[in-house]
Amino acid sequence: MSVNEQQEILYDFKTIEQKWQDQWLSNATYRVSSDSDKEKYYVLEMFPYPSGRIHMGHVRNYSIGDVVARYKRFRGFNVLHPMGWDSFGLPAENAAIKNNTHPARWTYDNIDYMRTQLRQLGLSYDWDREIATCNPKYYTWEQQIFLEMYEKGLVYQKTTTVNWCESCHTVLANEQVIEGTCWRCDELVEARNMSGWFFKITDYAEELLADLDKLDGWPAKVVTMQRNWIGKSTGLQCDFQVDGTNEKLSIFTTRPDTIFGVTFMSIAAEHPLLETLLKDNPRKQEIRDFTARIITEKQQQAHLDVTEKEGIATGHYCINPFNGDKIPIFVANFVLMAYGTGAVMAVPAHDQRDFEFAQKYGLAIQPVVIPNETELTGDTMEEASTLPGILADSGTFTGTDSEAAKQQIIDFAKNQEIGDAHITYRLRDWGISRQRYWGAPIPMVQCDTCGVQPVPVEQLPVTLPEDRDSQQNDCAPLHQRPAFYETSCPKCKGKAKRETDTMDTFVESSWYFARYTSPRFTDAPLNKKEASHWLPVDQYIGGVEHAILHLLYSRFFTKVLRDLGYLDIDEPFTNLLTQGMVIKDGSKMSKSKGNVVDPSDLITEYGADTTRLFSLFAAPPEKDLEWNAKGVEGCYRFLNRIFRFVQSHREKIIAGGEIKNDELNSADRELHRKTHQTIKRVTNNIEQNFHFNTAISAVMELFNTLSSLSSDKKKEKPGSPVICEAVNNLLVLLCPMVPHFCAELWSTLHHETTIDDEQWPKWDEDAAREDELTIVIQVRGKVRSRLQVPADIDDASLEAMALQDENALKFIDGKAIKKIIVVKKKLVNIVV
RNA sequence: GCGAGGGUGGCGGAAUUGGUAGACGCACUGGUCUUAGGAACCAGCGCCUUUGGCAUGGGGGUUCGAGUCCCCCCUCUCGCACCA
Repeated sequence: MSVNEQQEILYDFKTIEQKWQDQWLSNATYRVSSDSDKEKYYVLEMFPYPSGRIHMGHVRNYSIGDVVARYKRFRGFNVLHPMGWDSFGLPAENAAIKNNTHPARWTYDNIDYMRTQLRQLGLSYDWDREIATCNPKYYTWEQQIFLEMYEKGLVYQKTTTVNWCESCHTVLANEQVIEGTCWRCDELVEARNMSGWFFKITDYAEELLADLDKLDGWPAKVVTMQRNWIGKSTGLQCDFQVDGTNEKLSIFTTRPDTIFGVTFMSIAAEHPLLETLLKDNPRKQEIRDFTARIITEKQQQAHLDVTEKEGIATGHYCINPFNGDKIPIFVANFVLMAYGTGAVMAVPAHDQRDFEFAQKYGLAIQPVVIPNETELTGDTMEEASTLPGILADSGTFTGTDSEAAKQQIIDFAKNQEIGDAHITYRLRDWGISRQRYWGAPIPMVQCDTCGVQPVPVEQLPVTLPEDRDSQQNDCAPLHQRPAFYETSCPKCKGKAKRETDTMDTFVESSWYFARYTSPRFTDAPLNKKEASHWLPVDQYIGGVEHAILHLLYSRFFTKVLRDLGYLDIDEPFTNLLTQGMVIKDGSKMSKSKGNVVDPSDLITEYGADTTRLFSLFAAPPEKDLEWNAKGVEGCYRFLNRIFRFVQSHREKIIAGGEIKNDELNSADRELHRKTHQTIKRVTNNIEQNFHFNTAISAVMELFNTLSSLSSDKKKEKPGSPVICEAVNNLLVLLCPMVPHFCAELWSTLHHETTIDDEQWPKWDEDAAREDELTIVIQVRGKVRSRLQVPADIDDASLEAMALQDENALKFIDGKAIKKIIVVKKKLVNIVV
């Protein structure tokens, strides 16, 4: 290329991106209203915590969402695509203390900065719907929902053992404890007895479990994780009389069929019955020491592998109500107080834990379920047998099939009034009290005369104090601020104290997707009309780390809001895409590892379009994305090549013209075909599984064809009409991924329209069809030759051609032909 | 231990679901143009002992034909983890 020819217009992404971002913002291009004839589509990405700056994970998440939003708009949908800020939380408090500022100030500054960054990415949000959860205009409605839940009995206060993180100085929900450590700071979590507020998520356990079946648009992995988290078990709850006392010990078992094999009883160290058993117990101190030790150990080793079974005899016995056996009661380190009843009937023959325990302490092993064609004796067993079988030594149930016996034994227990069928869930109620400042205040009041009183709805919001009255810092917890907690009782008007805990930040994110449908509504948490128009979210996109926490809570809230009359849906998110992490040098990008790439640097160096393109091209969205700086340059080169091509072929593209099938030369045909094949591939890639990486590959192929056919070396170049068709389609196909770039090129070619007004292209099957095929000739299944044949060739002539093929003949080598297999449009296999 | 998902060139990743393995991109090699090239363009690029042979973690099987289906094993990632 000569120096003169290089004086073309350069791809000045900076100017282009700024121009279009300004235009989209000032025209509110992506503002939507429910008042439209078009079908609705709600696409949502998990909103960010305003930590300061966006990171590559955000770029990836929001690029994926933006492609979906823009694609659906091209397909004629009325697309709701909102963005907001999950803006309560501990980092704001820590940062505020460090910088001697107010958490609100820090948070809103971050929001302003990150909003600018998101706009620099050219994301097509309806910014009029932006919300920040730390704004009283948001959390006032959350407080109202809280009060309505309280009214309905879905909120209660209790003192119980909770997870305490000393480093974060607050209580955590069970879902926020990861392998015994805090989800946020990785500090070991300790058990504390504290009072707190709880949401009765267990009331919805059955529905949360059953409705998982409706979520066929969710990754199976997430559904399974939720199912396991809810952890439903069915079985028998049954009372065992404690010998020589009036006490009963209640147990839960999923194996009632093994009840005649019970040889001892294990209870948790925290079991309330233990106090009674220790009364006048000669070994009182020994047992106390033991339980104290294992409680501590349990806490410290929660994150470690299973520890060895250990226990101590209490010296007491209880009576098996089925056979009258007198069995010893042990305290055992593997029994959890939090699950079932905290007491386990031990059947060493049929439970591996009990088996190990029995072996260690020399307790009887009594097999009672004998699998077909086996013999079991307690002395010879090497491990517990968990297979079904026929009952032995089981009184009147002997000889019964174990599966059938389960129900018969439950029925028997019910008749004798010693037990009943029971369902146990692993899921426990959601503790939402946090002993922190930067959260939504819990709208309750404690009155010495009237007890706990809800704040009347008309007094909402209960706002966070913004003053510096605590002497210490701006974010001292509310219990240190008399000006906040000193109040009057809503009922008796007497002196009373406000609740000083704030709500878990996961409460805010459990319903924000619904608030987006009417973010400025001032009469209620939600405008029912808007909510029912837009919800459910058609496509939700975010990291898999929220598979349980946020997604479970949001499902719960959706059902609660439905039962409070605000929503008419059962499930919030029809389709869920869990995107992979962004990896560099083998591990997730993180400040502590020092392997972060700042998106702002990339935007400055290559532009937003290149940044978006690479994050979409490097891997399919659900997989982890390995960062590769050179790959970014490749994407940048690709855009530059297109840019230059459009500049140098501008006249031809603008001239356009009608495509007349019978006047196409071979280059025309090839390009025309490739264009339609590409439309088909890109559309299918997006529709089927959002595999933008292969969609982009397809467009690259189209451009490669376009550019090589148009180059000087070909005798026959494609004409203006097919080049115009190729370029126009290429720009629309690529527009969801690189919107500024495509909008700019489009406007330089077609001054009168904007690309946003275009329709998604349709492919023409006839145009996409190949008229010549390459047929593979195999001999004994090995590729020996290839043939160029007309697409409409019949099997017989194909077979004949194959048998005359020189290469094929060489390998047939005169041997007898056994069979010839012809696969249409693919291959001929000659079996000799 | 239980559950889920992976293992394909030097790298990221394709492969119409049983029919040309390695699309597209990166890296690399050679060339053209240049004062220069970290620009652009052209060509090559799985491995080997290259008329051919071997290749999709390893081993077996089904089939005319297997990355894809079946069995066994190895390995990696993620989730749950004494749940009675």
